[in-house]
Amino acid sequence: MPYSTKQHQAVLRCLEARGENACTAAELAEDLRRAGCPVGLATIYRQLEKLEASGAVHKVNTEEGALYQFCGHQSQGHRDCFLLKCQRCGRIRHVDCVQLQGLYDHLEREHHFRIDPRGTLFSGVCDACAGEEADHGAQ
Amino acid sequence: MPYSTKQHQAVLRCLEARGENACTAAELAEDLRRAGCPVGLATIYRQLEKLEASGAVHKVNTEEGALYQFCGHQSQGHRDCFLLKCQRCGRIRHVDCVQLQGLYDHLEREHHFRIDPRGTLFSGVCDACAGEEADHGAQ
DNA sequence: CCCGAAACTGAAAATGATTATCGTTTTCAT
DNA sequence: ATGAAAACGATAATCATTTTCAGTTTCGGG
Repeated sequence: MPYSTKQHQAVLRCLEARGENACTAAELAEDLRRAGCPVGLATIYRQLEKLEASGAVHKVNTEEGALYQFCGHQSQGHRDCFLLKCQRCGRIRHVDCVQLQGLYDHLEREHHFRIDPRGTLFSGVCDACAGEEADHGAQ
Repeated sequence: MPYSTKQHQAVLRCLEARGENACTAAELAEDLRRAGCPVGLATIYRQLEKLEASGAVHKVNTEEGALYQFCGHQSQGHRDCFLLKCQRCGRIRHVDCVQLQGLYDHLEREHHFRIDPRGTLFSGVCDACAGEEADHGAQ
């Protein structure tokens, strides 16, 4: 059975503080070091693995490596929040929307596939970046 | 302007032959070697980059690296095909479903985010694996 | 047909994120 | 207080992907 360590708490606290602002393992290490509680990278990865398994954090795979973010004490059933990552600016947005639940239900009923909202990352272009694109002239 | 090379054609042909069966760059290299047309890994990556940019192939980021697959000569507007990856068996399924188009339209209209179906990978559990799980006893 | 610049190739080295190793330290039930 | 289980962290190892660089190929003029 797992032991409670100060590193575990520090990592969790740090992720919690970041809220929806997803970060990499390295950024987390930087945060912790600055907070006066340096934690080895290996340990951070180990903690992130556990936290993901426990459902406390989301892990999303991106081109440049994995991003992690606190997903709260929210219950298992929370299935109407999803992540949108802009291909241009790289920012990740959260959207809570019942419309999504409808799609998931449909997929489960009609296509026999149960979606795991954690781990699912929508890729696209956000408002701001779409605007910039238009400014420079459509291609 | 780009030159037409036999490596370029070989990579494209190989991806086309695989159809919906996505593969890694290394698997592609293996395929090509076996087909009697070995191509260096660096070149494969370079070709994949171009093919992705041109819209001829999808690239999806997974835990174990990127997967590529031919997405055909189909027009730009094709937005109702999406990819489901099973967390258990790793297989990637394609689903064509108008329900999805509805969600994308909603996201664009209400949440100002334009989804790029290429690059978006749904994570979940497929029918077969869900069944196996049940067999072993629910947890 | 021939030339040269631009584009492409592939072997090898570099990069960078993640994982494994391993000796040391911490936790906690007894 | 003890010791076995679990965790730590520095370092080395992996492994996918990129970069480098010295040749090779392509193709539009001449």
